[in-house]
Amino acid sequence: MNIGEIARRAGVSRSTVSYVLSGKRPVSDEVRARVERVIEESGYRPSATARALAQGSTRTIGLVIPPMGSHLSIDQLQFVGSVAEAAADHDHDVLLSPSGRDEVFDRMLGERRVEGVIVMETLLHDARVSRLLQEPVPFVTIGRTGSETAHAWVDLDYAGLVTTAVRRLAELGHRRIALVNRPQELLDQEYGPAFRAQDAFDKTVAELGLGGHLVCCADDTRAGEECVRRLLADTPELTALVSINERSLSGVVHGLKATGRTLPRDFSVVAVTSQANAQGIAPAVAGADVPTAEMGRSAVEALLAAIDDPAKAPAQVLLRPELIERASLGAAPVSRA
Amino acid sequence: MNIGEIARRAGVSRSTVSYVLSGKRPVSDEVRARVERVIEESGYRPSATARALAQGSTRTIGLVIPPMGSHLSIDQLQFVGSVAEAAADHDHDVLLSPSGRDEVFDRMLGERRVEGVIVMETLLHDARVSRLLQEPVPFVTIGRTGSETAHAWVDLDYAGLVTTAVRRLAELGHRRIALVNRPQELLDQEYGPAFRAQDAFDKTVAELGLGGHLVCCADDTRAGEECVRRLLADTPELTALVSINERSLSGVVHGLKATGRTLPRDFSVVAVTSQANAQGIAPAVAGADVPTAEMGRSAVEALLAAIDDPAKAPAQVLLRPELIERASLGAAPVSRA
DNA sequence: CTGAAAGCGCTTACAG
DNA sequence: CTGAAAGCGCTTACAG
Repeated sequence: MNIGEIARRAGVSRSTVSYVLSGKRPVSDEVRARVERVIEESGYRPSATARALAQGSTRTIGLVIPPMGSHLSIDQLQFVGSVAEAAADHDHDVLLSPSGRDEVFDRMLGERRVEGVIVMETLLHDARVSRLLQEPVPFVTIGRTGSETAHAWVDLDYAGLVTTAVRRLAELGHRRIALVNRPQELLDQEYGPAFRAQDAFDKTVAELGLGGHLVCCADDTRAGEECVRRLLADTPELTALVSINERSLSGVVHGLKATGRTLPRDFSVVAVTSQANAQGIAPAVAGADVPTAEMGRSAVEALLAAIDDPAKAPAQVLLRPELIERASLGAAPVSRA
Repeated sequence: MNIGEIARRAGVSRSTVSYVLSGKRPVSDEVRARVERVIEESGYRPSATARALAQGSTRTIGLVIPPMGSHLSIDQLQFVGSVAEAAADHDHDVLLSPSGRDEVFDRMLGERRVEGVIVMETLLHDARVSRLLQEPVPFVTIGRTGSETAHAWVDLDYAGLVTTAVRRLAELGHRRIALVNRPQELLDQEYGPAFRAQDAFDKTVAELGLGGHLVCCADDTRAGEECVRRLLADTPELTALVSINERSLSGVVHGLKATGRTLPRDFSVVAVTSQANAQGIAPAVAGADVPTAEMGRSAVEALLAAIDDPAKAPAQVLLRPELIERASLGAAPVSRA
């Protein structure tokens, strides 16, 4: 079943069928009704491939997902879903490209399967971005790169979030605070969030004259427990911590409980993580909820804007969700303050 | 830059350029070299859209991902990645369709963007599958449906895994065992894994004359803790549990520790979860590692086989990873056995 | 071994 | 308001 067959059955030309479908040209009510009936009866849908070829647009965007086996989180799958949904809202489809599979990346770009690309988990120095900067295709990164060349990005303001969290803890009387960061290897790779969180933590702690303790932690529960045990052994006076490591968070909280701390009476925890994760831990963890849906939507909209008008200044969106106070956050213990 | 321009520059016909690219017809060494040089110099890549139209094949498969905000797990993102990688190994791309977005699903199928579809998180009665059964497009479900009509699927043998786990615990002397299942709402929706695990648990426990305790648990850490507390309050003689709920697992283990149990001396835990999750908990949890990569690969291969020969009997792959003994598993405590 | 031409299924300027 | 025709960029039978 194709447009020619519909035209024949309705007794009109193929162009008329096309215009009935697209609405780009007025069609008399009578003809329109006839064509629509035939389409209805036959269940005809135009071929996306043929349309893409004729129009020169695939209405598809590429999404470069992190390589397998690396630091995948629930947030990231949520993000993938939200990109697909936001794209659907704009009548676009999403094609997946696993990072590290250069053939797929090459095919998406070289063979013009996509109109633009979203890159997840961008590093400060990112080979994929270097590659994209040489191509004519618009793209948006999740996370900023160190690239001087301006390009569109959407990022969470880790520096701002960490600063706010430390300030709030200081207001509550906490004087010795730790930062639980992502794994050391990510810092080594210059992963932006780990990098900027650490920097902001150092500065804020210094500015407020607090005792600050940095620790990197692997992305799992067990590492969270160990990390807390080590921290408390080294610095028993610690009364609060800020975590940007969502996968170790429940381990961190359990580690605190295991060493006899009751939250928030003896110890406070503030984290950057998804709302579901923060509330899925007992006690519920205060902090900034990572707005995955909003990030997905912003990225898609920034990309579509760039596709629409490549000359326009690239959108750069820095999201900074507010700090939500939940049961894990309280005043510093009087005895220790 | 298109095939005509390459042909002109190389002084050959467009068909010759096409045959140099596809290798479907012999081309003299001299002509081939000339064409290849021009292609090389110009960086020409054929348009995927034009090729798809001419060949009648998009070389793209659709992946229907679970709706957002529902029970997403790390395993599932891994699975998405492994589908993309397996597809890439067979020169196919992956188009995403968020469940619940019927327009996207309709577009994928109706507008023939994809050659076939993989459906994640299938329910026993699944609207998406009913829809697919009426379409001519091949598809593979992850998880079996209750449909009598045969279709291709890939599933984990939850029944077998639970049975094996219970038997092993019985061998080790455990007499009262609990099953920590997925949330009640999934059972109500007739989610296959939850359903079959429960059924197998009931049967095996009865067969071995053990005391069996069923409990549904929400998909988070806090729920795991509460669930264990409730279980132990009701049945203090419990010495082991089997969990198929990966997201609550660390809470379950911490709950056990919080009630004074030392694993595996006082209590044993066996779980079906990803290897990373099992090993990211202290002590490492024994059980069957969900083989996400293998499931993704099997699904892609089953789908490509169905696309290749729709008449062939659909592949039905039941995976049953072996039970791995880790630190959480041991003999029943003597005092209680 | 190579080329001229038809065809894939659409869209859209051009004409009336 | 409608149609005939060219064109999107490939592939592939047909001919030589």
